[in-house]
Amino acid sequence: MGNFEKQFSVFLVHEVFLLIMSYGIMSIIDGRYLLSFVLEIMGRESSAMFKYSRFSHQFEIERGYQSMQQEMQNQEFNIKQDPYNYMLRVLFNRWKPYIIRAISFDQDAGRPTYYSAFFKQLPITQKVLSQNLKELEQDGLIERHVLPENLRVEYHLTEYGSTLLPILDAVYDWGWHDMKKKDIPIDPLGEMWHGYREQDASRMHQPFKNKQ
Amino acid sequence: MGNFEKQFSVFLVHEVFLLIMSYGIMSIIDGRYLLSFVLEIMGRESSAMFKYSRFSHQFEIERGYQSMQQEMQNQEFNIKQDPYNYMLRVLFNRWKPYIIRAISFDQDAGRPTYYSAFFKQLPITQKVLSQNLKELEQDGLIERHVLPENLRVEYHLTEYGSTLLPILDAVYDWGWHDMKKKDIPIDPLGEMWHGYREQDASRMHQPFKNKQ
DNA sequence: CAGTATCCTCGAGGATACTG
DNA sequence: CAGTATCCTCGAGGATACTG
Repeated sequence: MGNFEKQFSVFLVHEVFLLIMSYGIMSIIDGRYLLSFVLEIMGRESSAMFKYSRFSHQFEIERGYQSMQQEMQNQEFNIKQDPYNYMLRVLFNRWKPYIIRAISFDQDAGRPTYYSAFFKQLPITQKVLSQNLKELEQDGLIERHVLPENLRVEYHLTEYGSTLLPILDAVYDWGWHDMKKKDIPIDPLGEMWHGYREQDASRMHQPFKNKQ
Repeated sequence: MGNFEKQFSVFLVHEVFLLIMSYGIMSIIDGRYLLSFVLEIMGRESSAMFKYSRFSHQFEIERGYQSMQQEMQNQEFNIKQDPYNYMLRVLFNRWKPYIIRAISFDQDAGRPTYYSAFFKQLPITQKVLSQNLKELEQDGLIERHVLPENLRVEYHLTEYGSTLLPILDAVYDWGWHDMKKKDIPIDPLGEMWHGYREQDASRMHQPFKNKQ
């Protein structure tokens, strides 16, 4: 690494740190902030997309960026083809955040998550659980492993599914702060799972002795 | 600033940068990563909560952290008091992400958002729009301003509501990448609103001449 | 212009019983 | 143990007409 790159790198590191301190980490998640920032300190202008990829874990030119030269078939906004709508199906339904959290928590503790374990943590019915697990598997977020010796089935998060955890945590954290601010009572089990309360293993794994 | 602090600061900057490069920005949003990281490089241990606050924009001890000494009233997990559930009501229903996006986009362009403007961008009915706007206002995410001179009503994002934008962008971006990966067609209007496609103002503001 | 009032649809989620 | 099969509930969202 030459001297110039080294100096530039140190300069960039420093600027990134100042940016984080002044705007907050959340503010620079959106690559557009980074774009204008990087362009500003590099002293040029460009309309190219330059995003930080949460998938490759590095900055990259947004490959999917499309100009208007490719004609648009539909003039109208088709909500069924909007990523928000897609995410409402893939992730933000009544149970999926909880299912993913349960698997993730077991995974952090080095345990697999058995089918029956979900019922010990969540007031979900078998039909709905099976449906959701099937969808999550088809979407590539979880993996299903059958253990023939004892007829049990294990569920794991895939590496890809794990990329959703920071989003879910950000959602939980925002909600947690908003509820605190508004004095809405917050369930302590969830707080343990998210590190807002001292963990008590004896209560975390099977809050449901009787179903609600 | 003494020499030690300066050195430590440079060291910390460097480590934060390496952390971002290796784990990705999304991975360190969750303060727990930062906690263990900071503790690690400071060579001590602690169970205190040390989170980066997206609200004060600085690191702070998590004030709400509660130990188990405060007894838990409910043994069972009460899903109705979990922040995920709360956020499903506050933000992740069929229309709120779109409503917030619409206001936010107008705000970026220096325009207010009139009640009637939503119908030009979204296939929503009046009843449902009114319901959602009312809820968003009560939750403190948007503000409603009546202009008596011409009977129009303007909607704005509050500063607090704006703290949701990074989360919504992260959700959109994840969905966008997943849809691309799976070759699912993506609506171009949404891509323009999120910077994935060259903007064309003439098409962005009123895709709906006739309702669907 | 910015809504409210009524009535209605439909599908996600739930209850319950059964199975390899 | 890990599901499937049937039937059912209920409420978010939609359609349509009306209003200050």
